[in-house]
Amino acid sequence: MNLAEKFKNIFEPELLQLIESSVSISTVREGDVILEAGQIVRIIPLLLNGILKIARIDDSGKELLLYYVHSNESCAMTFTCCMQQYPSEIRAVAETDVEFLAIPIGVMDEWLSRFPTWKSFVMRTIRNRLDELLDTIDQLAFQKLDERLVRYLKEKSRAAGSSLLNISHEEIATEMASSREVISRLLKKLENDKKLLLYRNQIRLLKEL
Amino acid sequence: MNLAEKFKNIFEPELLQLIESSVSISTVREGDVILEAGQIVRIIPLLLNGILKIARIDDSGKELLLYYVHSNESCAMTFTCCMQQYPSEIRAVAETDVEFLAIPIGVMDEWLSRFPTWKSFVMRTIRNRLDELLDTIDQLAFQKLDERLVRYLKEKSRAAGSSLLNISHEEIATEMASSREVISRLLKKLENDKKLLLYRNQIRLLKEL
DNA sequence: ATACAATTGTGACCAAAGTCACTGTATAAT
DNA sequence: ATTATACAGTGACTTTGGTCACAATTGTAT
Repeated sequence: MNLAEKFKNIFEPELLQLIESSVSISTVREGDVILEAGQIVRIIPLLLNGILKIARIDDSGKELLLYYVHSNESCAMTFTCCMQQYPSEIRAVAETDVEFLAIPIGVMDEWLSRFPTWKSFVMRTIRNRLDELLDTIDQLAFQKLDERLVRYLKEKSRAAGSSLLNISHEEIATEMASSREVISRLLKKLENDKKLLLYRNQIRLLKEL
Repeated sequence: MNLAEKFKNIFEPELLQLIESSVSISTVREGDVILEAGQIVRIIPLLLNGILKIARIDDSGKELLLYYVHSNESCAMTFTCCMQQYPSEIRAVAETDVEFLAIPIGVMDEWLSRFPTWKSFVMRTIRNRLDELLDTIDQLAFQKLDERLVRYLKEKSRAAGSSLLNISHEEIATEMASSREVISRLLKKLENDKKLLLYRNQIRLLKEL
């Protein structure tokens, strides 16, 4: 699908043309790091396909999954970071192979005033990401690990578009800032409750979850 | 101090004039709720003086302090909420008596395109609040309660502009989504370590904290 | 087929935090 | 001055989650 087709309901024609003529398409492989914590943000990624994983990294290197960026979406952090050339507070990793438009940060400011559809897109994106961060805060503050795990699995399944997840307990523990043994135990409990099936490096979510 | 004086370094003259001629000043008392969770956002508060407390409320009514809004600042949530007339996800309470400009949400969109200084102000505000939310997430995910408590006390002191805090253990527990007994014990430990002094409804922070 | 590495399962133990129950203690109300 | 009330202190216990140690299992490489 071409660009104009893909974004015709999101951006006005003039902006679409400008994007097509001036913005380059980048491709990265699954596992590639798009943006490392502490780096200066140089481009705004606008996803054509694939999934980006956005995570927080603490001083000791521990990780916490924040949210996924899907096709036709972008990342709120980069919007606001780039306006003031601030370093990023997060890490962006390709969860699958990803194709994206690398919008140079310089045009951001001008487009915001010039194109109402860009302005709407930016504000909508920020709002959605803010909501997701609040949701993450809710979970950390008010929910227990077993509930967080269930949500994590459902979210992962939604992102992957499949009820079969290719992931190890260790990876889950890392993304949830927990420990492998605890995750293994909680997963085993969910399996006993007939909510899912466990395999090596794979988890099948059942409808009861 | 008049408006023009207060914001002359933030907003351009034309915008300042528009604000002065069209925006009403509201006053609320300490403890008043400006915005309840679930309510539709009708105005953007731009603080003239005083402090607003922004907190998350979970389904069971439990609270978690997110951040404070100080003089000359505004709240990122309302910016993005108002663009789409979404209900708020948070509660805003006056921590002190507060005077603020109640900017009608209708002008937000137009000003964003029309006034570069407004656009900068909005983006800067959003960025700062995003950072604070990430910080909150860090603390919840990676820090223990005693470290969180120290930060909470320092932040409260900064907001109040005093090393003497007028607050009960119960209130602290509520704002940190913890329990009174645990907070009392941690405070007692800090007192034993000569980091602070405890009184009824008051805490004196010492320089060693 | 055998050896190796990565993954998962589990028991025992520990630390952090929440809960329950009850005792003091300071302040406010009468 | 006496009572009532909100606040603070504390021991005992429970739950949750993290850590350690090691066994069992599965998949991969030679």
